[in-house]
Amino acid sequence: MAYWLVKSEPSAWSWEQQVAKGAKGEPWTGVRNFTARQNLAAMKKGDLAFFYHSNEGKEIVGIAEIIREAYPDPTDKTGKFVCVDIKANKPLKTPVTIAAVKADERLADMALVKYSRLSVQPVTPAEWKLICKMGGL
DNA sequence: GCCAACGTTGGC
DNA sequence: GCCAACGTTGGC
Repeated sequence: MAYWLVKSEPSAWSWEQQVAKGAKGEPWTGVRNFTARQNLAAMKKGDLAFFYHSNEGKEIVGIAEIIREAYPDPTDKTGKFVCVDIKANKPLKTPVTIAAVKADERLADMALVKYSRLSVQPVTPAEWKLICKMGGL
């Protein structure tokens, strides 16, 4: 099982909206970047992903679960990109901010820090563990 | 609201 | 296939 991090501006799609969808989940569409696409395509059912709020909040707020593996993104007319379905798994007790991630040298190599514009990123097991701990889980 | 970083596009 | 121009993202 792999770990991921997905980003969304809360004004476009927020964790609260994701939670409201419950177990049925929601397609994670709109990715138009090839690196992010590769990551989406590599996701397996049951994988977990941190849900990060960019711009507003700038913090990891919860954990989502992949419930459907990559298929063509219905919002992409060119047919080049894919999406997955995700559902909210559980919230972090305490959101982990980008500032907190940057302040911890063990997280200095995180894609969130190094490739801040990448909207779908892999997370290592060590990073996953540490952030869960920081988030109070 | 600014600006740096960087991915994508298109002309040559 | 290179590279300049352009657009977008996202932290500050």
